[in-house]
Amino acid sequence: MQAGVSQATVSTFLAGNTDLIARETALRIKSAIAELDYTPNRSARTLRTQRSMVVACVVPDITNPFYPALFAAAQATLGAEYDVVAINSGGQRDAEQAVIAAALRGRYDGLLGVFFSCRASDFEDAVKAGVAVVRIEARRKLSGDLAIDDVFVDNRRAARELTDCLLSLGHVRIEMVAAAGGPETVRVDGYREAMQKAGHEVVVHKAKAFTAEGGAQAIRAMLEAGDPPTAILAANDLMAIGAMRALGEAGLSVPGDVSIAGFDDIMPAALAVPQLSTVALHQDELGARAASLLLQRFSGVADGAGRLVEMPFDIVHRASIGPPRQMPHETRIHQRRNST
Amino acid sequence: MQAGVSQATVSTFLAGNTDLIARETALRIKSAIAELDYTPNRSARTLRTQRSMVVACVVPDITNPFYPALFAAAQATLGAEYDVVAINSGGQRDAEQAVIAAALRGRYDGLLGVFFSCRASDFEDAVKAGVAVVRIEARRKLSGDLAIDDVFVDNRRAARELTDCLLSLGHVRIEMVAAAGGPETVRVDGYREAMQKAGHEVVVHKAKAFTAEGGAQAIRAMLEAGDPPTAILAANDLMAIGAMRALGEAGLSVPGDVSIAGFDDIMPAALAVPQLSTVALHQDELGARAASLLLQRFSGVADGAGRLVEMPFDIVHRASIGPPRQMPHETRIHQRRNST
DNA sequence: CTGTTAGCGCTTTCAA
DNA sequence: TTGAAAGCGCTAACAG
Repeated sequence: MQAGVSQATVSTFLAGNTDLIARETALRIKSAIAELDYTPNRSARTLRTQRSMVVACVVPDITNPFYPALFAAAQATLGAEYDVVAINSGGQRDAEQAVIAAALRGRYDGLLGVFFSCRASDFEDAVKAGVAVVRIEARRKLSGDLAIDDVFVDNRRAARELTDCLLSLGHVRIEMVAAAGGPETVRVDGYREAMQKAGHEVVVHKAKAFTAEGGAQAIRAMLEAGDPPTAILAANDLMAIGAMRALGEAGLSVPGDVSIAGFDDIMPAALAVPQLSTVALHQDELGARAASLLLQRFSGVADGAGRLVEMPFDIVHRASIGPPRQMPHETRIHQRRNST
Repeated sequence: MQAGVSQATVSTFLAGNTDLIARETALRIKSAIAELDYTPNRSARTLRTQRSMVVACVVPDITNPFYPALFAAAQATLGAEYDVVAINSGGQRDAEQAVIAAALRGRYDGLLGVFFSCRASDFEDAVKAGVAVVRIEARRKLSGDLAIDDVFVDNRRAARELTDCLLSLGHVRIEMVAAAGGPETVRVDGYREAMQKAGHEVVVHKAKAFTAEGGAQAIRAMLEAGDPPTAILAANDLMAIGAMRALGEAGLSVPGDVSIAGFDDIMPAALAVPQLSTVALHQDELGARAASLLLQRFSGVADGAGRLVEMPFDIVHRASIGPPRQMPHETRIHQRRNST
């Protein structure tokens, strides 16, 4: 080496074990590194250490505005040393499994993301082989004894509170729009709980997909079927926005004729007219927290059983909801009193 | 090896040089691979071949809805063999340079993306070292003799056509809202050309950023300053949506009082009320095309000087634009005739 | 404190 | 048509 020092010593220096190295030698190495603009070769290091320094961020659909924020935050938290690969799973089981298998083969040191189709047991081999896994979930989940960390938001409670919010405005006929294959079950559960507690009828409209078009179609079908409710709760913001559009096309005003609320607080929710009431899940904080759990696993700070981290949500009250038009005056006043 | 064959032979087999291998041996290798579920080790291969099989997709801001579609398409085109790392540059020069430097050191085989701050010369070392580079641009650009491929959409012409579209509706006072540091220059140029050709006054309002809030602020300032124009052209959709909001808050209707058009055709543009007229740049096709150019470089199919690929745009005519209210009746009829 | 040595798992000559 | 051998650049164990 240029510094008149062996490879191994440089390696020790780079590893930060500076106390094992003579002050003078360290200085010589340092200046040689600066002079040569030396950077250790990643693949050689990976081959030797069996650590790829690559993390896969698995999301169902990166074009859904919910996920880029999550991804960006995770990436920022992991820092420049780690490469973060975004994987579009489409929520498909085979795609999710493929990523897990790749990690098992050493391609990824860690897995972070939203796994709609894989269960804890699917991660078993990878986790036992030392792959760090952090899932982002819609509810508290038991990962058995596997070392899988979960970051979750209590979506059921969020849905309950959002429904309560609508109830407290005086709505009685509140109906939900949901598609299958995502975080909808817990959200529907929360809605159902709140409605049943209040003694009102539970009505869930099935949509084809978690998209604006899915929401719009469901609403059109609902309108054809007859008398619309005074409030609609959509399983996510995209569907809510589609629903708003369909109502507008049918000549109904929001929130005058129908109140609408969604879920996720994605950017278009704030840009919609009227602005959409929703539940903020703070995707950036989810991503950052998940990434920091991953880093703790990498550094060995954490190594026991899986951890469970609950993250807060916020009900975002915006212009798309209001009291029902048909409501008797006295009741409205009554409600006001209750809510103050 | 399990197949009673040497490492080297397996490597030859895997490389696809099947004609160099005895039929029987090939079969034995194949079944051994299947049985062992063998996959060659990436880092060993990378170390040996100096190809990382990783591509960096550089975008200014992955949370801007324009980019995820680009990213996803590029990723899909590159296929599962390549890992695609999304890099948020923030449009910052140092971030862009850091990625280039990393590629030069062998971390990335290829670079694909939108480089707001780096010029062709910044890529020189990397390109000469064999890194494949495909840029996505807003105009035809000369990359000198460097082997840099460009995929571009003629944004200037797009802006001109969009302005013409507004002019043909009868607008005379059309003003633009733009921020600095992005693709705004060519878009402003196109607007200016169209206006000057029509003999109308060119007015450009400066916004702070390419965001909805940036657009809203600029419009508020404009309204305070006095009489608003009958049409506004925003440098991108986010700003246009912000502008729509600001106008709404000021009690002006779109398109009744003011027509608005944007640029990019991001998802929220179609979800806005009224739906936003804009220019579709087809980000998915941009990403796919860029990725395929990259693959051609990788495979050696292409190796000469940089290629220039022009991609089409489409004017998307939606409800946010209409004829100016104050327009004399006869003129409107006249316009109708012209446009038929 | 520092250097020597032995691989990590692959591809690539070159020889048989 | 196949195998032996070298080595990509690094780290970890051990010896000095």
